[in-house]
Amino acid sequence: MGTTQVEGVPETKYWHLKTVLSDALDSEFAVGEVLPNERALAARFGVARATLRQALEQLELEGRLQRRRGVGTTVAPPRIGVDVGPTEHSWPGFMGDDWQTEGYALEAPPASVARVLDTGGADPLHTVRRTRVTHGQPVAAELLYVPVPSVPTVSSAPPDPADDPAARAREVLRELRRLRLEGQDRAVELGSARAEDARQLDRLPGAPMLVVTTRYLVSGRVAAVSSATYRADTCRLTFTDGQPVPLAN
Amino acid sequence: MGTTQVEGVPETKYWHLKTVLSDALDSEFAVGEVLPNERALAARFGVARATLRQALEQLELEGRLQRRRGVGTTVAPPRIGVDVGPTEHSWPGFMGDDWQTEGYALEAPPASVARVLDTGGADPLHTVRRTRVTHGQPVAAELLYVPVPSVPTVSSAPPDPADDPAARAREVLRELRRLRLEGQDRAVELGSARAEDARQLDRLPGAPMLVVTTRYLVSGRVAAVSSATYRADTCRLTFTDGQPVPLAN
DNA sequence: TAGTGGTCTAGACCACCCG
DNA sequence: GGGTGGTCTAGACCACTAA
Repeated sequence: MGTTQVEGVPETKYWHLKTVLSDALDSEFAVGEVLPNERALAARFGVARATLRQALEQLELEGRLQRRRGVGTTVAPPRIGVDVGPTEHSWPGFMGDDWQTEGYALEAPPASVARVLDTGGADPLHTVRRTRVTHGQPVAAELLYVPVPSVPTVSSAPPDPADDPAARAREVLRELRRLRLEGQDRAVELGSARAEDARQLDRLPGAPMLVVTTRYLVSGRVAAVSSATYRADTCRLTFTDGQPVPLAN
Repeated sequence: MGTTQVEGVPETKYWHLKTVLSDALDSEFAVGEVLPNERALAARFGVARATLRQALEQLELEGRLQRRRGVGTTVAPPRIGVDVGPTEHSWPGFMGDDWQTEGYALEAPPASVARVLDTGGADPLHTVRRTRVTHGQPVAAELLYVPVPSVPTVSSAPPDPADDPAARAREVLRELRRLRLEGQDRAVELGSARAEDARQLDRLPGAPMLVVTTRYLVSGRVAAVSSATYRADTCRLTFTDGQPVPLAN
């Protein structure tokens, strides 16, 4: 035979199904439109529901679909471009940004965070939980870890449960903003939503997340570490390195 | 009852299984060690194989495990830190970088790429396929799209099939490097491996990928667009904004 | 209460790798 | 050829949403 290329990949059912659905989404559906339910779709294509679901999962991962239990499957809008570059949010809690303080705790950080602090120690840190809301939608859940010495004027006593927990958080952010920021490191990797993130972002636990870890440097030391998880289905992270021409959206 | 918090989340089996396995990985397994096979694990935990696989999939997504058909499931090493910041690779094809040219074509770009070019048109572009190899491992597959006017000295005739396709690619990269780069845009989002990417990176089609889209600006215009897909399971993308203190690894 | 997506089961067969 | 992970099936039940 004249097969110039050995394909070697006997296209699987769900893969083929995915491309068929993808084409159909481009040509026959509008954003927000609801698809037939999974049982109906599976029957129409003559496959088991699990197989159909494998295709839908991929499309959801790629931001093409949105599925909500009890509601249905809808065509997703294009991903939201979210700026995480060094220009915006030079400091966490930058005035006018779209972060909302959710809570505060004084506790030892997880091992993954302790590892990127100079002091590898497991000392309790100011831990601020925040949510980023863009275009009216929550897109990210953040935990901001601030070593006690970074903000010496803030009390490091256990917060009084009777107090508003957000008050201490605001105090930490205010003191941070007083420091002269020398630079920041950023890393992006794939992760999945913990139970708290999931609640905050209206997703199920385990949903795919883009985890952005930022180190804030002051006087050559790490003054704070932020671990922000962005909804991977709905977000595109943009890094505008001070350029005047941002990507569309 | 004294339940101060209504959990509302009746922990699912695979979620619980995932945490159990995760703890076991931390305490009882070394990097590279092979786990018992899926049927054995499922039996040991008293669940169906599909349920066990749901837990393994999550752990693989988080970079904790590595699974290879015909071989087995092994404990993954920590993710590789890959620099995609503006300092490195100021231009694609930067001497001494770890990109390898794989092929060349002259064809119209996909809609997603055409959208970020000034000329939204569907003209044929120089299309260079490359692979990034770091620490001996292929970590990314890239398609670099260069509008013909960006490198006017390079022939825009269909390449002679008898020629080495990589020759034209090198020519394009060489001419690009002559231009004065004014800036670059970068965006990161979640995607999945197309068939060609999968082959290039030794993964199955559909594997989760971090898609980095970069626009290279010259004289206020987009001189090239790169779409690089990084293995999400093994990579952590780092953005060192010219800072002297990079993240470890 | 009816209908949706999410979880789970117990099987089967297939593609791939290695000895 | 024997063992691995990858795909697929045909069911069942559960959690959630909205009318």
